[in-house]
Amino acid sequence: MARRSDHSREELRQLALDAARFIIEAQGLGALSARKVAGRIGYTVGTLYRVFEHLDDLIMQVNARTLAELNATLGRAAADCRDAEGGVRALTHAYIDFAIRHTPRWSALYEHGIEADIRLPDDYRQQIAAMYGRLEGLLKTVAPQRSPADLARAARALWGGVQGLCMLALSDKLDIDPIESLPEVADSLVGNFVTGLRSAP
Amino acid sequence: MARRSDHSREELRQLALDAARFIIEAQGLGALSARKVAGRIGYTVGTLYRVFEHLDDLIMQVNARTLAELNATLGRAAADCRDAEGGVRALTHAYIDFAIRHTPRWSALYEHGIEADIRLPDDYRQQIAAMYGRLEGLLKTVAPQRSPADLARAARALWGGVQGLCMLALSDKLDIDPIESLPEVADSLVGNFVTGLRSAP
DNA sequence: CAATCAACTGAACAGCGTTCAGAATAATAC
DNA sequence: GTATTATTCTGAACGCTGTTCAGTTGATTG
Repeated sequence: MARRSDHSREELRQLALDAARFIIEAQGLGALSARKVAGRIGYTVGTLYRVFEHLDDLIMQVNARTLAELNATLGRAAADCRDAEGGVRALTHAYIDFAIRHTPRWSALYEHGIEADIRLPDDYRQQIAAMYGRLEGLLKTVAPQRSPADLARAARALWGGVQGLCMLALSDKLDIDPIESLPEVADSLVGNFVTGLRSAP
Repeated sequence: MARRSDHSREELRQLALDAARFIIEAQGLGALSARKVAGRIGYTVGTLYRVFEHLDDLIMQVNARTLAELNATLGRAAADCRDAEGGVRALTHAYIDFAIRHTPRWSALYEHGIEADIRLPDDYRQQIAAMYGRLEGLLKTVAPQRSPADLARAARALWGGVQGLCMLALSDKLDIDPIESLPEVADSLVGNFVTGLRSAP
């Protein structure tokens, strides 16, 4: 029963991405399989491979969506803040909150392709750049005496730091109770870092 | 040809761990399989399962070894340093160096079991605790006015930060040239953080 | 209505983790 | 020295995986 026009290719793509998102959120990236995704949207594996080149493509696209969602969340968090340091803290807490509430999907961002020499898609890179851009803006307000190069480094340092903290905490490698202490530890990171950044260049 | 005493169980374990280490280092964690490990040491899969409960066990034990090696490297790096802040920097650079030179094995530390509720083995936890302990000691010298709880948080914050930086950089998500800029970005993290930590409690 | 074309299926392939009956060998008993 | 027991080890089997592709099916065109 070849249902040629039940769904356009784009609709199919969206259906598959929704299904994959659901499976990852419910059972983790490890439980994702082409057959499960296909079955969930009422098609068979072969069809999936007309829409995605590999399963890695599909995962990448789910990740790009997750990143966009995360970015939007961070945007909202940064919106209602008076001072810049508060903004940085708000970003951090929003990130941690997202990682805790959507752990499987969040960790899929990092579990996948850590060492494969896969070139990241452009929208993926744009999402990443947007994050750094936002953070750089806040840090510039915090420490206006710093050079742009300094601020770029600082944004990456801080963001990598927060991400690493979440990762260690949620895989139980921080040697502390993850959920409870994570915000405190993150505050230590952000607080000390921002203080340091404000000091003489 | 059941070669009952060609190798003791412990010898078999070591052989398998060596083989697994080799495969991971050469082709990454994703390329590891029970059959490959078994083949490489001249046995068949079944035998492997008399020595390891799951393949996850094997990976965990490879990781524990990697962690021990990393720890030893860090110990050597921290040894020849006059001031404490230099020690922290040396630790950081040694960590980064290890991550770059042994990327597949290093990333296996984090690729594996990020969200499985696997209880980490005791020696694994001890290695982690040792790392934090060393760092706490240095930070105490840097900022003696800080409370032990503060220093514990700070050690975890900084270490998580460095790890996150390496992870983002080596998976090309730092939005900069990874290998070249990584030490600079890490210096930004450590420098600013330490400066902040030294400020009034 | 017939021919064409694209969508879709589902079987196939090689490989995966894991299990376990049975073969092979070592250790022990007589 | 042989028989018995205990252990090690094999290799086939199970159900799963990503991926491919010949062949079927439905829609579109002439």
